[in-house]
Amino acid sequence: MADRTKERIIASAEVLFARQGFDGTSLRQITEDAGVNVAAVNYHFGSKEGLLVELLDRVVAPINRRRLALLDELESNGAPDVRGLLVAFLQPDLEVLQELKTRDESLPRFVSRMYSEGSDFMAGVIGRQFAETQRRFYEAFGRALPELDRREIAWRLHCVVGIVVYLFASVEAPGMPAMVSFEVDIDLARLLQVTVPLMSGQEVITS
Amino acid sequence: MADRTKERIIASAEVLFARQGFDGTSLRQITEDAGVNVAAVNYHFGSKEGLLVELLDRVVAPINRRRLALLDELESNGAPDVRGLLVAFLQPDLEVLQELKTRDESLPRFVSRMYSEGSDFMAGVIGRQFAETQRRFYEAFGRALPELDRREIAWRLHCVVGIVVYLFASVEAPGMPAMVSFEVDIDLARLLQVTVPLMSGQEVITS
DNA sequence: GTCTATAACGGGATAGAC
DNA sequence: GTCTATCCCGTTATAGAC
Repeated sequence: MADRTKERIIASAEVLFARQGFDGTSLRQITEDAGVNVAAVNYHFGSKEGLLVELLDRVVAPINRRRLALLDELESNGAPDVRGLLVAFLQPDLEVLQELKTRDESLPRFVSRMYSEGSDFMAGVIGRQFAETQRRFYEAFGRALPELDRREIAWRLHCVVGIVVYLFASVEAPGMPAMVSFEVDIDLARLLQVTVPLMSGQEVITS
Repeated sequence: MADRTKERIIASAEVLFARQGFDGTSLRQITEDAGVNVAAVNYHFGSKEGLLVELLDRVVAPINRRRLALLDELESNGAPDVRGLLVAFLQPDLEVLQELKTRDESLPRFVSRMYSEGSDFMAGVIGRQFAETQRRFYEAFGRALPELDRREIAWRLHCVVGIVVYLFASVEAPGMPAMVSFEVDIDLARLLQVTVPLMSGQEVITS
């Protein structure tokens, strides 16, 4: 029963959070649904927020593993260009979040809303999982865009992340009016159409 | 004492939310600070969240008024280009959020984190305030970029909003590690450098 | 070590008296 | 409009079963 309890809690929380939101879901609902004691969440995760952090950690980790795998593959075939790097960076996001839909329709939306919330605990999740990815992609983009310094690269990639996070967060859900559609708008080709010019653009500053 | 109570509550909440966050601030703290009864928030705003919505509504409204004023001015001098439209769209954000800093250092960061959270109540705030702005800017961008249809314009502008919101949300605060700095990174010239290519870019789709 | 049962406390929300 | 009493929930702590 050691791992079973944790897994049952995570599985129940995933579905309930996706459908009712974090605040809209009580620990009593989760533990009842998982068939465990009320205090089990606090024992295994420290707090309700601790449960959320571990849940999100498990989502974010595979995205960055996949990013690094694609980057390795790309670099083994010579110096990648901006477009190739953006594919390696963005594709895992689309894949993993698409896959989450098989568990619950609203899960991708919930995850990226948590991501975009920018709360302190989320900064921790991102920091733990993103550090290595960040370093590798900064270097690769630096080689593909030698006219930009590392700080500018970091800043532009930050903008790219902002776009993706915001798109997923504002995606439509059952019974929810939204501005973008999952299938139509969050599509790799469309994302590249805006992010390639964004990363490599050379707008002249004329204030 | 009719309106005074509301105003006192708003003023206290603004500072306390900025410093301790929404969840980190109790109604008892707010009402004590404002010198009113515990139940006053629920009477005047319906809920703690209702208080937050009215607070944010008051921030977002001036941004869109200013956007429309700048657009009017621009269009009175002939058909504006992409760069000019982006200035009219982005400048009010920077101005208003910069101004919020005079009330409390952390207030701009708090406001845009709420904005980027994408919760249902925030969608309401944005919908109420943004409808007219949206219509006017879609049309203006449509004239400046005749090769793009309205749907594509809407989508690209959505990406621009995503960038700004994410940048403000991840801005540094006292005692907070962050990825971007308010003064250095959220600067109109830098924003234009990425958003002009984003809006007008013509990356060819070659899947 | 893992888990359950239970009690106690602070916080948000509501109803009703005034 | 204001205030009190009350309810439910999240959290923490404790004691003890397995």
